[in-house]
Amino acid sequence: MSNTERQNNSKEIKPKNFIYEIIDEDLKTNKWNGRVHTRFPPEPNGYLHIGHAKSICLNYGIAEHYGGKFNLRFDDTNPEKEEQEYVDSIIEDVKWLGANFGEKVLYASDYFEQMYNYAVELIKKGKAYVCDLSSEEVTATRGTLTQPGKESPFRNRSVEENLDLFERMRKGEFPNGSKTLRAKIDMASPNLNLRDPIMYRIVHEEHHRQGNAWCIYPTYDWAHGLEDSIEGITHSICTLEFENHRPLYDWFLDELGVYHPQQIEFARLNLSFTVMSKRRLLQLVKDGYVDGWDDPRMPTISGYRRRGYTPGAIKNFTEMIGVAKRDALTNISLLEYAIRDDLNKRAQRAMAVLRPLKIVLTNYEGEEELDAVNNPEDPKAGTRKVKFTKELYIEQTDFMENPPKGYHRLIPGGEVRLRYAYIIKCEEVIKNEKDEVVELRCTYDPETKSGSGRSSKKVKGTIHWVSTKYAVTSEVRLYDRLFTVENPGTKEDWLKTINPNSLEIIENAKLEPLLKNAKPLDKFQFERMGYFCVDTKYAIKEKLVFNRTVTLKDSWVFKK
RNA sequence: UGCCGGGUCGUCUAAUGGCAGGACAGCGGCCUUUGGAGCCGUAUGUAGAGGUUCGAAUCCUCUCCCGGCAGCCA
Repeated sequence: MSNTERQNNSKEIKPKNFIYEIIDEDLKTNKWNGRVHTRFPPEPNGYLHIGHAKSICLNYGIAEHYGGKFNLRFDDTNPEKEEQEYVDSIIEDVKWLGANFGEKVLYASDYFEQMYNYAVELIKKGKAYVCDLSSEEVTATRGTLTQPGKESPFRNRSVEENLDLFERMRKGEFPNGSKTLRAKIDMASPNLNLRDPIMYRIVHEEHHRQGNAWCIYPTYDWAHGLEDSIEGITHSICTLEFENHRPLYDWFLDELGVYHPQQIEFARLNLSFTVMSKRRLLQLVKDGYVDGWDDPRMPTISGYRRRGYTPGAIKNFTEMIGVAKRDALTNISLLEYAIRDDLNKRAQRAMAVLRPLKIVLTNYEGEEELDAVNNPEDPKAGTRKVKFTKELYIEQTDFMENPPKGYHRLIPGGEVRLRYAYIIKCEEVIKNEKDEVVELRCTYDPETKSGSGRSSKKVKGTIHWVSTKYAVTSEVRLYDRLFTVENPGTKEDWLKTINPNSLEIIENAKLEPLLKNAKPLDKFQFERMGYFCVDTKYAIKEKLVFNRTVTLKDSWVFKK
């Protein structure tokens, strides 16, 4: 083996991140009998966002990489916040991302009976007790970061009494908040999570799957490790804020003496110019700042889908950003790179004029069909015909009466190439009474037909155009970042940093006829303008609506 | 100031005692019938101070900074 080969080889087997290293080591020591089993455990209390996508790609990617298993499990332990709508959307999003979760979706609520039995076991061991303290009293006796808490007066009830009370809790004999089941650990622990944490609370509320079968619900700390244990998860991967909960995760499983997965924490994704907490996203939706969870400006999976992102781009993005333990604020430009990179290779090209300016070719008569390339990155995509006529639309921004230095497009008396067509010269500028340019009179040079090879003429710029006669009219929605500051989530008055211009609706864009029959989510590159896809909500038979996924990278900068 | 965790180019992330590398974003150039794409080049980083060592981003000590934790949320 040569040196280069060895290097390439070692590159391939290099672990992707610290979690892969842990798993490699576990495999080496046969810690889990060669098994790798991960899971994604969302609470159905909101839609999934790009941060969840990171977790899904990480967990599913691990299962895929090691030939292991991956579960989708709803952590549905709080009926007050959870809804079936969220369950449905989450399943759709996970599937869309391409994560295969085996035969069926799993639910923590299916384990309620077993969790109850485990709780009874802990009571019998003298490790759990029913506490009559109110919520306020529990808070007051928990102590502070620097001071130990006080033990509950109900801490030393007999096993018999605890068993009786716990059973009656389940039967519904007590009102909300009147009693809890608590683990008996250590009220003086420097880790506040270990100060007799609540395992069950009384909530008389209908559960979206269990109906009224239960009125006591397990807390996250009690339930989560059990869910992992019951499913035989090997690596229970979660975000950093649960690091302080790991000792409790371990305590419950050890006291029960049951199968004990390993919890590993990584840093959640933060994206610049957006918010990522479900609470804030919910507020944006509820208060009408956006057009629902799937608004194309939202960092939700459904929002990105509607915006025109692809699962592949999101997956590549999550691989680009990596996985580590330090807090990070990832620049949105990485995500934009990922989608441009993907769409550049796959998107059908088309010409579309967003803000039309009419031009008349005074020396052109008749019409003809010109050849246009469908995708320069993919020769197999072939070519198409584009109708060329005497009257055309060009982009308003592709003409300037008083251009700055370095402007390559059309100017009075200047020449520019029409993409796939001829070089034209601007002979006359027609204005209205408000001194606005409303039309251009131009001449074309028949010797300069694209692909003819007859022209020796060179021009700096090439602009796109659409025949006025054959153009299709469409609404186009242009999106900008939802917030004006890099990290809005850290601010109390984050709502004040919303970008008032995050959505611009253009009602009268002129498109190449090819786009007339585009279906929802069909993706295109509008040449020189960006990537666009058909909207799923507002596009109807009579009216096309395109969403701008992302602009093309524009290297032309106005130089003063 | 209790406990836990973390500090590497502007950003994200590698290097596991042995040349601080990659990606994105910059910048410069080439090419181009998309000012797209592509190609080439380039600058910028180990929080600080000591110590161990032939050799330290990596190990030790101290300091500084950042994040998380006082829900019957997850």
